[in-house]
Amino acid sequence: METFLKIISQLLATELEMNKEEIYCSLQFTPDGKFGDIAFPCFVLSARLKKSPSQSASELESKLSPPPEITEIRAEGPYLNFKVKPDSLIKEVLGTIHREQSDYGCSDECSGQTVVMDYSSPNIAKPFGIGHLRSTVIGHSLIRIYRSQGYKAIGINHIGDWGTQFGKLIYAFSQWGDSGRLAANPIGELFELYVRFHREAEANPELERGGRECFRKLEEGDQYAVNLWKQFHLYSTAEFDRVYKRLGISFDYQTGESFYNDKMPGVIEELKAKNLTKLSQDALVVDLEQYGMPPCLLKKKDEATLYATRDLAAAIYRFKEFAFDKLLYIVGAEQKLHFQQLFKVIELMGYGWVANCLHVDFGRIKFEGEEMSTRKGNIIVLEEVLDESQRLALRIIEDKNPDIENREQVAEDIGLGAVIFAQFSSRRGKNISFSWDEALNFDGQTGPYLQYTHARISSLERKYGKDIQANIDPALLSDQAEIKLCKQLGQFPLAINTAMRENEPFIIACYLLLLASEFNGYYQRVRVLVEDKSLAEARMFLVSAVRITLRNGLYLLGIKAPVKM
RNA sequence: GCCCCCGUAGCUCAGGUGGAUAGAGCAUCUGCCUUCUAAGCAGAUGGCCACAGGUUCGAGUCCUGUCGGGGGUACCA
Repeated sequence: METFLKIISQLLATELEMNKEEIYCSLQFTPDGKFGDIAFPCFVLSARLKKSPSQSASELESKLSPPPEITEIRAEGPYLNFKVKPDSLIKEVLGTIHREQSDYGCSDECSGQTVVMDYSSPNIAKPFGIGHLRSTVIGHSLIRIYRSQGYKAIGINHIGDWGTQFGKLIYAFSQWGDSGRLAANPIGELFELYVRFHREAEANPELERGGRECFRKLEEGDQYAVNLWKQFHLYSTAEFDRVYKRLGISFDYQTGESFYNDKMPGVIEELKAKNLTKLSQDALVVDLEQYGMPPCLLKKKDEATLYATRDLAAAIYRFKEFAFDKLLYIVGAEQKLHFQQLFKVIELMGYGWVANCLHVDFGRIKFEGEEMSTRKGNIIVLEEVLDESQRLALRIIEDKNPDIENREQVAEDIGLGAVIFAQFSSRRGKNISFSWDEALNFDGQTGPYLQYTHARISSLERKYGKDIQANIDPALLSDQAEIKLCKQLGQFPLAINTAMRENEPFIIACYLLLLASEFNGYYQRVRVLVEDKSLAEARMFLVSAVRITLRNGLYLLGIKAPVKM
C-alpha cells in the first residue's frame, strides 16, 4: 500500500512544489471506499494558494493526470480522492504478503536503534495476580512490535524484590512463620503472613516499626534477614517462571530492584556532589518544589532506601550498559508522579538522555467494580484465571470439534488467547473491569474470534491441498469485498507502525478485528473452493494472505494462532 | 485543598494532530448449518457524544466553568 502512497505523494509534490514527505504523511485512507481509496485533504493548501480547500481540490483534479496505477482522481468537497487500479492493488498487496510471509509487516526502519523496556515487574512473596497481567502482556507485545520495526529491544523484568514490604514479611515470619508450612506452600504461606501483618498492624502500630526495622537490617546485610529474603526470592521466581512459560514470555534480564543495591551509594554520592540533595525532616531528598512537585525521597530517616533511589540507580545503570535510544517503563498510571519526579532528578543530574525515557502508563484492573488489594487479601490469581479459561475452551472444543488432536494444548492456546486479548480491548489508559463473564467470553471482539478465523482459513488451505500460486489473474478478484480485503491487508504495516509510535498494541488488536470481520463477511457469501481451478487459485491467494496477516498480528500481541480449533 | 486522567447506545469500548452520514462487540429480538468449522454471518432495536458557555466556515474532538467517577499528593511500590 505504501507503494501507492508514494506514487501519489510524488505526483502531488511535483505539481504543488511541496515537500514529498509532508504530503505522504497527510494522505489518508478514505472512510468507506465510496470516495476512492486514498484521500488528500486540501485544507493545508488554503493558506498557501489563498483558495478554499474545495476549490484547490477541484483545480488539482483538472490539472493532474493519473499515473498507470491510479484509475481516477476526483475532487469531493475539500478532499482530492484517488482510486487505485484494482489489478495493481491486488498484485502489490497480495504479492508482498506471500513473498514476505511471517515477515509481512516487518520493517528495518528503526534498525540500529535500541529500546529498553521495563515491564511485568511482579512482587516476590505474592501470587502473580491479574493486576500484573497488563504490564506483562503490553510489554511483551511492545517488545515484539519494536523488534518487527528493526529495533533491538531489551526486555527487563524489574522484579519487586526489595523494599520495606520485605522487612514486614521478615518480621511477620519471625513472629508467626513456620519453615515447614513455608516449604509446603511457599506463596500461600507468604501471602497469608503479608495479609495477617497488615490486618494486625491496624490495631498495633508497633508492627510497622518492626517491619521497617527488619528492612533496615536487610539492607545492612543481617544474616537472618538475608537468608529469609533469599528463600522468599527463590520460591517466588520459581512460581513466576511457571506463569511466564505458560504465557510464552521470556526476558533478556530478570534484574529486580535488589540488583541495584550496590549501585545506589554511588548515585547518592553523585547527587550530593552535584549539590542536588538536602536533609528534610531527617530524610535525604531532592527538593523539587520549584517544579511543582513533592520532594524525591532518596533515604528515609533510618537510612533505608526507597524505590525512587533504586529506579534512579537502575536508569543510570541501563544507560551505561545499553546506551539505549529509548527507555520505556510499562507501569500503571498511579505511578505517574513518581516517574515525573524520577525524570526530573535525572534531568537535574545533567543527563540529556532522560528525554528518551517514557512512562507508558495504563489503567487499573478492577474486579467487578471492587478495588483489589493485595494487603487485604482479595486478589485474583492469574493462574486460576488461565485454568478456568482453558477449562471453558476445552468444554467448547469437546462440544464442537471432539475429534481434534491434542485438544488440551489447543484449549490452552484459546484460553490464553481470550485472556491476553482482553487486555488489548481498549486503549491502555482506560481502567479495565475484570469480570469472569467478560474474561471468558469467546464471542464477538475476542481473541478466540481471531483464532477461529485463522483456523477456518487454515482448514481451507488443507482442503485445497496445493501450493498457493502467485501468478493469479487479478481480474478474477473483482468482488467489492475482495478489493476491500486487499486494501485492509495493505494497511497492516501502517497499523504496526502506529502501534509502535503510540506504544499501543490495542491499535493492532483493532486492526485484526476489522480484518477478521471483513473476511468472515466475505467467506459467508463467497465460496472459495470452487470448480473453476483458476478462480479457486485466485481466491486462495487472497484468503491465505488474510491468514498470514492474522497470524503475524496475533504474534505481535503474544497470542498463538492454532490451525484447528 | 492542590495536581492528573476519565464521562459517547442498557453494558464494555472505538472514533490518529478539529473535517466527508457518530461506529463496533455484548445483551435483547428476527432470520441463516444436505455445500469450505454457526467460537460464524445477515438484519432489527438502541445516541440532546455528562451539562453550560466560548473559539471557527466547521467541535464527540480545542478553551473556560459546573456536576459526576477514578488516581496521586515525603519516608509503600
